[in-house]
Amino acid sequence: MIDVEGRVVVTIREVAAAAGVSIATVSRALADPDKVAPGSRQRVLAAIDDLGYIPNRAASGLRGGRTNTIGLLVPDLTNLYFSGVGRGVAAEASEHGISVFIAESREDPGAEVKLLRGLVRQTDGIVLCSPRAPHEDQAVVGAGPLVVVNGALTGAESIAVDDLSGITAALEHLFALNHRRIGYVGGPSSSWSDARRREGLVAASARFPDLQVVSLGAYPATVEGGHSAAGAVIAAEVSAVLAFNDIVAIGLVRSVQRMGLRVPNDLSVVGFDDTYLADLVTPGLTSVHSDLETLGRRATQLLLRVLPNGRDDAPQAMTGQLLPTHLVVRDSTAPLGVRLPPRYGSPG
Amino acid sequence: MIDVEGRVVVTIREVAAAAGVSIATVSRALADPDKVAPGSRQRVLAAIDDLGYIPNRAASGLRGGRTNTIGLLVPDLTNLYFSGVGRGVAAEASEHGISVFIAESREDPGAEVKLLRGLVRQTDGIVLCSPRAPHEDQAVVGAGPLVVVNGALTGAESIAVDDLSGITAALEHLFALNHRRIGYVGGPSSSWSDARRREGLVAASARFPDLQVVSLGAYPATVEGGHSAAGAVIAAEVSAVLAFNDIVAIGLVRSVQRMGLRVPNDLSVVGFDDTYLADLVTPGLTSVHSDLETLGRRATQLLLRVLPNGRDDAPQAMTGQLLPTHLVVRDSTAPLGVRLPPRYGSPG
DNA sequence: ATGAAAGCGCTAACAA
DNA sequence: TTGTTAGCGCTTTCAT
Repeated sequence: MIDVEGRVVVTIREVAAAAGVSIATVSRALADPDKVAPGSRQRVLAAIDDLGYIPNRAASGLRGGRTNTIGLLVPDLTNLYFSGVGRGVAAEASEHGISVFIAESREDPGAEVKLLRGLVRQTDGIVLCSPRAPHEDQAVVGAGPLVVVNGALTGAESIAVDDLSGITAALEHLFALNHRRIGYVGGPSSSWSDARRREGLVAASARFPDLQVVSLGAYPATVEGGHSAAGAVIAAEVSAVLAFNDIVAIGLVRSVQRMGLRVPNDLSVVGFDDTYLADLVTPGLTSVHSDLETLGRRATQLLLRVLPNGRDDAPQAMTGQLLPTHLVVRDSTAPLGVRLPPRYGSPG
Repeated sequence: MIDVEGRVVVTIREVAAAAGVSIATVSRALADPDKVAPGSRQRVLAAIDDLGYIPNRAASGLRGGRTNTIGLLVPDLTNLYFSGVGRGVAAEASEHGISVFIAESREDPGAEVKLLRGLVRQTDGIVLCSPRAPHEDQAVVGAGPLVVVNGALTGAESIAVDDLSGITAALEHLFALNHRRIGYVGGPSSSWSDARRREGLVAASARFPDLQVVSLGAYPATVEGGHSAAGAVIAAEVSAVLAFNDIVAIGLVRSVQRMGLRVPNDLSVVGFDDTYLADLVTPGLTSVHSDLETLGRRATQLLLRVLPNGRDDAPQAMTGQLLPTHLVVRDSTAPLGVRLPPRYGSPG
């Protein structure tokens, strides 16, 4: 066969002809080798190898209403959190012969809705990572298998990192270092993880009566977000800060350093996610570790479990899975010691 | 229509029935609105909106031998270079109604070959980013449109960043700062960009007779690679170093700092790519800037140009496109022999 | 301007 | 164990 551009395209028909069998036998030899005679199988495989035949997956799925493709929708490809998850999704899918469509909303809820809508009919299921939009549209959410990472949508499976225990560990660490007034530099207000962490903050406050936790607002999950937060952090007169993620934490550290504070001497800082950035900066950033690749893999497993053949292996309620976290202590946190009168008000 | 899982699937047939036209008219109303009467068009669009119909792209392409999908193959999703390119590819493709399959080789040439092979039949074309394998397999390379980013393959278009001018600018900068013995910490030996940069090194050596350029070997494009290079850098007794990319540069800086050197006072360091990492570390890293998103967009444009309808708009030889670079000077480079005030205290 | 009908590459009954 | 034959959802001639 010759395609539009003049290239040779080997289809199942060519293979069948070369092997001297019908196309059904070729199909079977690939999908269910035990169902064809060893001899035929041999000749089919030889022909495939010979002609360099590669099945067209889109066509394969057509009949069964499958696409053998899943979609992955993330807010920001250049955010290491999402590339970590993406790596897991890609790896797991690849091992199951599934292709992955990638889509990036750029943190734009409107784009997110459009992209999700575009993905739904082209895939067997979707991994929706850290949604920034409500997604009430049942024509989309109810339309196909959907796994939400770091979020919750009625009618969709979900999986997340255990933010609550993560922030608790971070607070306990700071508490043990004698910090009693701690700030939280929040992320995007639409972030589900951010909401979970604020819950953790409240819970911890209840457990440690003499601990003051100060919410310092919502900031973009970027270096600039960290910069913007510096003023509020200093004004709040806290001795330690939890930041929404590593990148915000690092932006914050740079800014307060420029303002004359030393980290960790004057301010302890804890990040989230423990991406490789935490180990890249000076001082190294204490951070709450999450296994992002596993998160991506689990999300994909959750999705694949619903796909293949009928609903034999009951789609058991796995909703609400949580992945453990642990705190990695580096150099950005230190005990609250004897300190000179705060230089807080005087930048420079 | 009801699919395997019991979900409602709206096909072109439902729309046709609802609008009281044939499926051909629905198809036309979408693909070529001028070819249907305004009245029909109205009713079709209303029905589509009403039923929430979304066309199945895989099926659409089937007839014409297209998939409306391109593939993107990168060595490492968590490398900001590739996520930058990926963002450009995703954006450009999305604007053309094209989906993107993502694949990650994890720097493994074997996996790269397999993934490329898997991609070729499922897509209309492929963006192959920074290949680490030779790819002589004509059944793959010749089989479909292929654009190589930072590489060259016979039978494929290619596009790259102008590494040569980039490294030249970096060298001139260091030369102007009176550095006369400069080291180059190379990247993966299979990297095409690395080869281009070494060419630039040789060319510059010819231009500046009193300049010594020392090649310090090949290292993985990771933080660890930078760490490993530290010993060689110090042993080479150079006053300045060019690193394969930002991440290697940063790893190197951390290591030499631990060994007691100050950057830039004792050693000037220049990175490549100017990812946001360069602005994240202390001291800020001088780096050769590339516009990664544009690189991804251009690559995709190159690919799309070959796809749509016959070869009307001649696939003119656009091979060998080069994107400009420019040097962004930060704090990791300083004049040789000038005593700088320790602006950035490394607690060492 | 529109409909009928023939596929696209492949899978999945159904026969043989 | 095999081949034959319907389609999957859609595009695209070819008639009308």
